[in-house]
Amino acid sequence: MSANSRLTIAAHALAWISLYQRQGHAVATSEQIATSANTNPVVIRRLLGELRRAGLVESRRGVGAGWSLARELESITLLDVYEAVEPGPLFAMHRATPDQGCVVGYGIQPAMQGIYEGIEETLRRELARVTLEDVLRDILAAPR
Amino acid sequence: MSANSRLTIAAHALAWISLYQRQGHAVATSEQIATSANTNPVVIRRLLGELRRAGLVESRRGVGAGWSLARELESITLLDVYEAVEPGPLFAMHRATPDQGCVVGYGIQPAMQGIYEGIEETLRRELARVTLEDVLRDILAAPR
DNA sequence: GATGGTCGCAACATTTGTTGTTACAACGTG
DNA sequence: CACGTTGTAACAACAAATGTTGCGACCATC
Repeated sequence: MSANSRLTIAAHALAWISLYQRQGHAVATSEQIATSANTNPVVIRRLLGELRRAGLVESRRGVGAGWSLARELESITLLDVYEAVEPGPLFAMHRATPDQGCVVGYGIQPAMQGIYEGIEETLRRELARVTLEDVLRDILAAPR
Repeated sequence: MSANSRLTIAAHALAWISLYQRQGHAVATSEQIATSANTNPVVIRRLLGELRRAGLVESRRGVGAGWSLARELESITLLDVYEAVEPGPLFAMHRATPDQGCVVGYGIQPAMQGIYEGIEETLRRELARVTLEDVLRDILAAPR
């Protein structure tokens, strides 16, 4: 499975912005967030851009520009972030179409599709149960 | 997320072997399975090798060699296959360690780890509810 | 014991997706 | 206008899955 850290980094960015705002700042820059996440500012801008399209954050340009939350942290769930940031389905079908002349090759894709849909629905329900406020609380609860 | 078809192909192989055995044959070759799945025999041998290590199938060598089921299809769940075939966790952490001097950078990994573990446990429970017998039934139920 | 078909496995190529980097235009505050 | 930041494209680097080739190991059959 492709090691995919997009959800982790996106959650990191949201928590960081929120904490920074609670300290009285209006906006956070991609530079600051990238330093905390130990990555490149462009990576952060790309991810936050997707979150903006999903209506989770806002950005301002010009001098003194940066990112701010568009919604309360409590109202944002991991599912919101996941859907904004993860493109495809969890499990993939065959790369090349299986032999349609074979009973198994013919029936396998609809069969697995149905099964996978149910499983992904459960995953989504689970992700929807965790808010970013929960995440931030867990972050702050880490033992020093 | 990296489009990952290992679980799909492994389920395909198991269903194919079982159906072939039900038609009176003792063993199935990687060549035959590869033709049905439209892939390379070595890919099938690699996957089935992992299933053999997990005790789900057996292989015989020499002339007239091939693969057979080590357990009833009803007793094999998608979780068995998933664990045999998928190496890593579903979600990854940061590629580079985040800034440990930052509150968020310090607490994010334990926080997400805990959350992810719960979610993966749910996923496993869901996978365990589906047997390969269910999969084969769905395959045969595909409308002609 | 020779033959031939199949697995086991290593090595490498190909493909796909993510992440990192550089560069620069667009923007808007001061 | 000057400056700092976003927006985005283009490309490099990296990683993982998949595909391919080659060949030794094995063993039923003759």
